[in-house]
Amino acid sequence: MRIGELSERTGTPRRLLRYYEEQGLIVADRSANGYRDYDEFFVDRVMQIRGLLDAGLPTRIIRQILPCLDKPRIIHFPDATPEMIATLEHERDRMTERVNCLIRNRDAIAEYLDAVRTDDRPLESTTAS
Amino acid sequence: MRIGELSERTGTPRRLLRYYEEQGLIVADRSANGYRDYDEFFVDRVMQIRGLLDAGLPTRIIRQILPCLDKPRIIHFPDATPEMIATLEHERDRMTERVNCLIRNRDAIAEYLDAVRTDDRPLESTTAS
DNA sequence: TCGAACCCTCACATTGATGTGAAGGTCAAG
DNA sequence: CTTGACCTTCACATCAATGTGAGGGTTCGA
Repeated sequence: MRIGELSERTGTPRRLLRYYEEQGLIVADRSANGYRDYDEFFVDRVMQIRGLLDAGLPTRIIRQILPCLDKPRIIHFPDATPEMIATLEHERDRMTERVNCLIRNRDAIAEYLDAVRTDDRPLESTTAS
Repeated sequence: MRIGELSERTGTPRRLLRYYEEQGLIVADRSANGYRDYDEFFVDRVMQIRGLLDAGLPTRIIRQILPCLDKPRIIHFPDATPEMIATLEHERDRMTERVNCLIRNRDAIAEYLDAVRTDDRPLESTTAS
């Protein structure tokens, strides 16, 4: 598929798809005329990238961890340098911290919403009746 | 405490503490000479802010949700407009998505690390012996 | 063959979170 | 009373992610 379709299917501006490529997050084939040609696979990949970006990871880190997340893992063993391992462990831990922080605050929001709702209901029904 | 101590205790540059104030995330008292004067409470608050920023939330959103997360919740009921509720619900759901994305990818990293480690061990012991 | 709808690269603009430093006030210790 | 370590505001700089548009090529249908 070409960039327009990938853009629509992932809800990502073309500009950003080119940017992700420039950052080394995706590598697109080119057809004869120079147009980018994406495999079906990139729909998921782009969503994954966007999710990680949205969760606060910079492209630099995403570029490092993406190759380790592919399914046929056998290929990726050789390039596992000690520094890479250390980086991954560090990022894994940072992600866990992020998760905890998000859960804590999300639950607080949820709790607040519950409290507001159960408190508002009588008022609402008063107004409604 | 003054800004220097808060900065050290939270690992946050003074510049950013002033920035968070400018963004309405924290409101500091002023002592007679104009210096910012922070309560003990702000140590936790700043950590919370940093965690949320690190998790990808912009200050604009953090400013909206912070007031709902304070303990004496009774005070905050009145200002719960329908739009605010909708915003909070939306953010709560976005945070859940972020959590899921982070967990998915973190677990993939962890799995990769496990795989690499169990595969490397024999080689390491060979080199070590 | 022309126009619409794609695609390309290049480049400058913006926004949010930060870094950095200037110019100056406060205060405690020497 | 001066020096050093704080603090103040203001302003300009940077970086990453993103917006926007110019200038130009490709493809396809009318």
